[in-house]
Amino acid sequence: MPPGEKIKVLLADDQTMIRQGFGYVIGLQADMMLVGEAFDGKEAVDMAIASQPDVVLMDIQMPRMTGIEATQAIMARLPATKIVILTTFDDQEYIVQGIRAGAVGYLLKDAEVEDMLEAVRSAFRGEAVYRTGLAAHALSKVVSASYIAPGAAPKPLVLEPLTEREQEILQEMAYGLRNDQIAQKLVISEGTVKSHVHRILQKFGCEDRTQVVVTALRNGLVK
Amino acid sequence: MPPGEKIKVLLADDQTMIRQGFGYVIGLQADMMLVGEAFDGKEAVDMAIASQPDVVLMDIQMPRMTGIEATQAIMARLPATKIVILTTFDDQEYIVQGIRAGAVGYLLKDAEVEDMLEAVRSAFRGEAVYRTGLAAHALSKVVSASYIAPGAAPKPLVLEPLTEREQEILQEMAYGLRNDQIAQKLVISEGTVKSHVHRILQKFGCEDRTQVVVTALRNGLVK
DNA sequence: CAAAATCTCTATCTGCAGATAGAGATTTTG
DNA sequence: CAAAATCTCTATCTGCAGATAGAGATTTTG
Repeated sequence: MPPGEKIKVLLADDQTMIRQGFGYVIGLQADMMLVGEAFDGKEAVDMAIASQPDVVLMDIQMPRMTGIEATQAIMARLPATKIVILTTFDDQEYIVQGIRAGAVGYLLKDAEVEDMLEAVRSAFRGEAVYRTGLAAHALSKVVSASYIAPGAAPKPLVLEPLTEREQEILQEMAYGLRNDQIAQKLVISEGTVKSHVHRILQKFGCEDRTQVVVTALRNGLVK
Repeated sequence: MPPGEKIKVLLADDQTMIRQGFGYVIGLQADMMLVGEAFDGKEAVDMAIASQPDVVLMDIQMPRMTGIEATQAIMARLPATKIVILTTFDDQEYIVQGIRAGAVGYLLKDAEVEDMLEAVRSAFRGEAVYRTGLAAHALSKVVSASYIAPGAAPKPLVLEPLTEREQEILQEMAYGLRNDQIAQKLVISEGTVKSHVHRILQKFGCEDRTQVVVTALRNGLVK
């Protein structure tokens, strides 16, 4: 990547630790530059408009204006901005809201640094980011486990976003329901459930529902 | 249960909150009596020998002597004692050690009071206790979900203990492996894997591997 | 040491899961 | 408003999962 084409990253988080930690690492990257550090949602919006970042790492819980609101505000003005929600294990309920507000995905705050960096690059490339920190280790096992074939590279942990219906069906799968039970519960045909399940498997890059459910549970994508 | 045949319970935990909370409730039960409250492992052993409890609720993280060591010491002297490990979400790695040391199962500290009481009664009846607090809610969904049939009572969350091999296979299942992959990994035949899986399904009272894996993950029975 | 538990294996059978290949209806988005 | 995405459905086919019923070998336990 030639100079001058660095990925412009804005970091919005009220925790100094996170800002300094992630911010420092971003500054070290050859292909990234930190264009601002905001400590609340309001400031994040102002800085985004001023610096026009490619990617924003956006905390949810912030003073004055939440990350959700800031995401909406930024998307309204700068729709090309890729916003990645930063969450803790506890506020996963806001992830859906964040994505509805226009975020491309989320990242757990205890993510490994390399995960964070790859999330930024994925977001920049226009891919959705559903990547965790906590479960990254467990997940890499699942992934490698399902790809024992020699030479197979570990699959990137990036998903196409699920549609609402797919999310619903994924949740039922994670309750241990069979396809026919899901069909009954959602009042659709079993064939339709199979269609959705098929798409979900594809998006997860998994071979069967057990792998999907494991991945979803370990990544907090379902209750 | 006639008077004089109350379940004698010993409570060992260094947290006063837990001792007082659980201890108080145990004292209220018609079929239980609290024969002691220990605040560390050493005291737990001494009090167990003195009061010969039927059931011990044993914390893992305690001063002077850990719950694991105390469990071993008590089992060596009073092998009929039923010891239930008390854990937090964080020290689940010790559960296996506790069970190897002779505990009949475990209970998460944030368990509902009724769960705790039923754990004590289950343990007293000689049943293994693999019951959580945290995941009880999610699990009850799984259980009820797999038992939509009208009139079906929700299954008690008590498992026969898994053998070592079954635990190993459960772990592989939770990594998303198919039966033939597990067979390859453990160097046994696929048929043998199916035998173990069948037993695991029976012990969990589940209908398929997805339900088992969901239950195991939500209850911290696997990594 | 004998009994019980555990681990292993074989073999057959049914059924659900998932792949594949559309295609129409509805909703969302530019 | 037109295009794209989403949700729904049908239908067929293969294969793995799991049930069932043993049974021998080994290890653990009283």
